[in-house]
Amino acid sequence: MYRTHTCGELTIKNVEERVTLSGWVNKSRDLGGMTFIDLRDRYGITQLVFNMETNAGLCEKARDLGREYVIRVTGKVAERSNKNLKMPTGEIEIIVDELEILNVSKTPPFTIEEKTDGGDDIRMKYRYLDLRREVVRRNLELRHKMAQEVRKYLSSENFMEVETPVLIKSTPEGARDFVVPSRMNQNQFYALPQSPQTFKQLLMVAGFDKYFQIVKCFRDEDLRADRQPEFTQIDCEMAFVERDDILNTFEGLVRHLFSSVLDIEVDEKIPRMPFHEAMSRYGTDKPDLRFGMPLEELTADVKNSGFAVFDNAEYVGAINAEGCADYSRKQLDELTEWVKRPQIGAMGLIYVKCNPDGTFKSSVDKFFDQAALSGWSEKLNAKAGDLILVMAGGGKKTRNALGELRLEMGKRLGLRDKNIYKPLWVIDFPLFEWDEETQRYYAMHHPFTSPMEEDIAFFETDPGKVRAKAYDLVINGVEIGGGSIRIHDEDLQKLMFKQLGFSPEEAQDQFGFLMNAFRYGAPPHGGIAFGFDRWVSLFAGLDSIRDVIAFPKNNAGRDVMIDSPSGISQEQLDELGLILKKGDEKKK
RNA sequence: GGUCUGGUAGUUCAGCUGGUUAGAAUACAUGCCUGUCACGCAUGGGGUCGCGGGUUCGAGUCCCGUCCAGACCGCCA
Repeated sequence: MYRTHTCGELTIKNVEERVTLSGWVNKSRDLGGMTFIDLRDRYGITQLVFNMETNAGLCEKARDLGREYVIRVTGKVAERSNKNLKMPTGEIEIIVDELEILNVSKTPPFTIEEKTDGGDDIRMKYRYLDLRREVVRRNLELRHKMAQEVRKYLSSENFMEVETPVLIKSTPEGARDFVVPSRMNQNQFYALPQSPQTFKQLLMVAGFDKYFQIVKCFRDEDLRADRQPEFTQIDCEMAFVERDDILNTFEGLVRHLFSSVLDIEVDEKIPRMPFHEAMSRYGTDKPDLRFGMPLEELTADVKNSGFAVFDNAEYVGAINAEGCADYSRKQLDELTEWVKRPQIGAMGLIYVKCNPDGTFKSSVDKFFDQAALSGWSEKLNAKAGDLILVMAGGGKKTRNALGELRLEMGKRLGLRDKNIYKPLWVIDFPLFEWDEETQRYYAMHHPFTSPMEEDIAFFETDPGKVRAKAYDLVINGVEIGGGSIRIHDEDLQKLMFKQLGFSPEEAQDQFGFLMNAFRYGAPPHGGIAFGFDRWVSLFAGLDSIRDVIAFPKNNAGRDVMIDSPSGISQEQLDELGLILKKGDEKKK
């Protein structure tokens, strides 16, 4: 038998018991006459003792154990004379009388400790060692727990988990597809799903009126801290529902996860904010509501002052950074540089200090008198000691930049507490989004999203004005999920494809299977999908989803541990009928 | 496609305006040590300063290119 107990469960109650443990040597402390070994497994750490006086041979053997050796020991549980109350098993130790080395280990390239000495690079290369660390393991335990609670809750609500295929069909809209060549159908390709969208809609046509799936999705786009090429969604769909049915149902899931995983009760109803309000008040479609500091528009208030920047601006807006009037020239310059970075792209930053004595000091004193500045401060609810930050320029870009500045000031002022959670539904998204580059409209959500009936009139005349029955769940400024009521009518779906520039033939070719299905009694339906990795990392208080994925990919989409992607043999290429681009042969 | 930051011992980093034998901590090895738990003490080994080129009497340091890693913009229906 390899073990009678794990390394995390023995306590003072087990004293005098004879036990067998197996695990990894976490650390050894050789004091000469006696040697202590910290034995580690998934469940914890238990101290082993070897004594030169009572068992010299075994003690000598224990001295030779290296870090990460795998051993099995048998011995008696004893109460420690020096207890370590920092660890759960710290009151006991094992007086070992049998020791077997199950496997030796090379010295690991970094220390397997909470505060490891290893950087990201080396830890990813040896991810299996990194996963031995308690902090990393705990993230995956949280992930497991959340997946379990999702299944538990949705199953109790009559949702049924159905697996959908991974080898599917490429479609031109949306993100780039990962593509898989077919050996049996030369020159043809499968695509990996960006989401099981069309399949879950077909399941609704099939009458599975409540579906969910915890499912891998794939997008061949550049990575970020919160974006991996393969990621996991909690994908859900319901039939015979309207928007509010969906929001209410999944508000229940949100509540359940907060309660069962974090022990946080979400009391009040999750607030709902229209898209246009989110954009005008927070400069983003995913506002962080842990703090206020809303954007206020000053465009009309600042015209005709002679200050060209304002006079020529399509939009002038401001935020109020409370208590920041004491910012030094250096700090303000630094903030200005911050907003001028290419990532933000603002032209500049204007400030108004609300002095303690009730006067105002601004960077545009030449153009605006105290009365004007006082007017701004009223609009922004600024009081003595506050700092108003103003930006001007194009409407969309400036709101966006102000939104970024708001987040940055929120961070600097410590208003973005990781232990506080503010969920929000953003609703009433536009159906279409204009793309400057290709000079056409794209579906903002996806082409299956239902427009609001009252807006269908604008379909041809003013597509930008059409609102969708779409919604996002945002928590603390992180987009956790999104969905919509779908189109279930063939004619409306055809109109949608037409509006998106598909010819009837293209639409039939790419989505004919869905439109055909709509002819056979498709029920009204809608759904939502949650980014599971993001949700776990949010609950774990982490900024990167890599920390909650067992084997993540790096910035360039590479797995540095298994070294993929990689070339394939000429035989494989021949079988698939693929020819490598010239010059790339060496990459094999 | 772009912007920024970094690459020096197994690992994490320091190394200033170019200057003589490239350091620290930790890890590792050896020895000592009977209550450690970040054990302690002593000794020791360990470097293609990412790679290529250039400037210079002289480059870890400056310049150009390139590769790798990370953050972000574009992109992500």
